[in-house]
Amino acid sequence: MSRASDRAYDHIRNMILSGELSPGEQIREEALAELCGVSRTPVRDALRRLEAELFIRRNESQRSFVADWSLDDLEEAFQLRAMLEAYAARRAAKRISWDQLARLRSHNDAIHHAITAPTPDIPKFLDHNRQFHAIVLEAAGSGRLAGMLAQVIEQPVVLRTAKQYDMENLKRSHHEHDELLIAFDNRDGEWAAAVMTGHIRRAFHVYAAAHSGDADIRRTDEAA
Amino acid sequence: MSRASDRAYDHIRNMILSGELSPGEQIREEALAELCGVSRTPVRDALRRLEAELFIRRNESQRSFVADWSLDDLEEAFQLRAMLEAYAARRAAKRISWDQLARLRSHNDAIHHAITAPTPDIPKFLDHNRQFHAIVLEAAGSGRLAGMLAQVIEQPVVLRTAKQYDMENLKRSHHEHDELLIAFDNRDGEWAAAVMTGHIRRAFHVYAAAHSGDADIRRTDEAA
DNA sequence: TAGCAGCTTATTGTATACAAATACCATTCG
DNA sequence: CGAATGGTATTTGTATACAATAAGCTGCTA
Repeated sequence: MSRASDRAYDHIRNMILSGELSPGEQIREEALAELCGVSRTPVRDALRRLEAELFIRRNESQRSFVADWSLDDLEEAFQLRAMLEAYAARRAAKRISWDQLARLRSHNDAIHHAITAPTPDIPKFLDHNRQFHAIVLEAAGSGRLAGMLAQVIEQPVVLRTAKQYDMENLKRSHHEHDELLIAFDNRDGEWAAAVMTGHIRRAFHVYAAAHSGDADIRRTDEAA
Repeated sequence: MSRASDRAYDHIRNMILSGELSPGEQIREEALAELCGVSRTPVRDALRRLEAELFIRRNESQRSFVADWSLDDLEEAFQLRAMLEAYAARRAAKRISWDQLARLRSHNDAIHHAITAPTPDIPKFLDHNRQFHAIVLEAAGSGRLAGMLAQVIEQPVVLRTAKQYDMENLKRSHHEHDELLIAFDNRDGEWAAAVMTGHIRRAFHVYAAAHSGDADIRRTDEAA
């Protein structure tokens, strides 16, 4: 899309992801226009896009708010994601090219290096992990599916969860990718789907455990 | 949303569904603005929405075209729809209220009357069928899921397929709804999901059969 | 005649002014 | 004191003019 409306989109999206705009906070077109250095017109464009991607919700009288996600919303997103990514893996197993397989291997190797380094490089892990899943989606060859997955993956809350991984889970993640590659090698869609389902569901429970830990700490603080 | 942009949205959507705008045809904002009797601003809003709903696609230089759907696209849409509606049915089985169950029964009774009348009332069937599925979705209680399903159901091609049903399939459809109700009565999510999967997949094959018939006719015509 | 340069036209993108709708607040009435 | 009512401020919606960009054409050149 065009320059100004792209800038507005990126700017607002980053403000949401960074927490500069808080969940539930009302946002006004004119204020955003000033922050982005453009007029309201491209801001409105950007807001429409962000609304479609569920970063923003609008109330009955068209006022915009930063979306806030409940725990139920989060579990729902993970369930949908598990289902959709499993479906993607099933399709990918039948369609993946040699080149795509090689790229998957390359990214998973990079993940291995990132997490076995003396100081684990989490941003590098996240980046290669993202690209790994993007290639599976590319191999699935369904634009509609890709669009739907974007909706459940690119959510603020889901994005933040990746940082909850500890070393044990980073290794497990790498291993699951490896198993997925073997399933792909054997063109076994059901196996690939099963591996992917477990992969995503474990990610959810990692987050859920981390979150309940937070709750415990909070309760402890209150008790102290 | 607002009056003018709603009018533009409905108008353009209807033009696409009615075939007044042909698949693949380029559409220009100004021309649509005149047709809808509004300025380009609300038309642009409407186009953004229709693009998100895959009624319209845009090329690399932002020109808009009426989306055209290949057979592969259609099968892909049906597969996704089957998966998502099965998921909706599974969730609904655990959450559905007595009131919602009663409404489902009522709509399925209306379907029964529509198809057993001396002259089957297909529009009535389609309307109650739509409401039946809407209630299942409502019972599933997932806004995100609802949004995704809208994307794969409200497509021009998919909408037209419903009219391919013959009497035999209308009766089967009614019977499957009935079975779904029993699964709901028993709060059996897996059963509900299985029934719904079959329900949607049969819809696809009804369409596919009708379409291959068309192809045969076309080939016969060419041969003649 | 194929292909390219530059101009012309068509189309979309952006800014701005104004209109419409909604929320907010104060005031009044029961 | 609470609820309803009205007016004012705030926010979004729409129209329009203009800017930027892409497409298409014309005529030139090899």
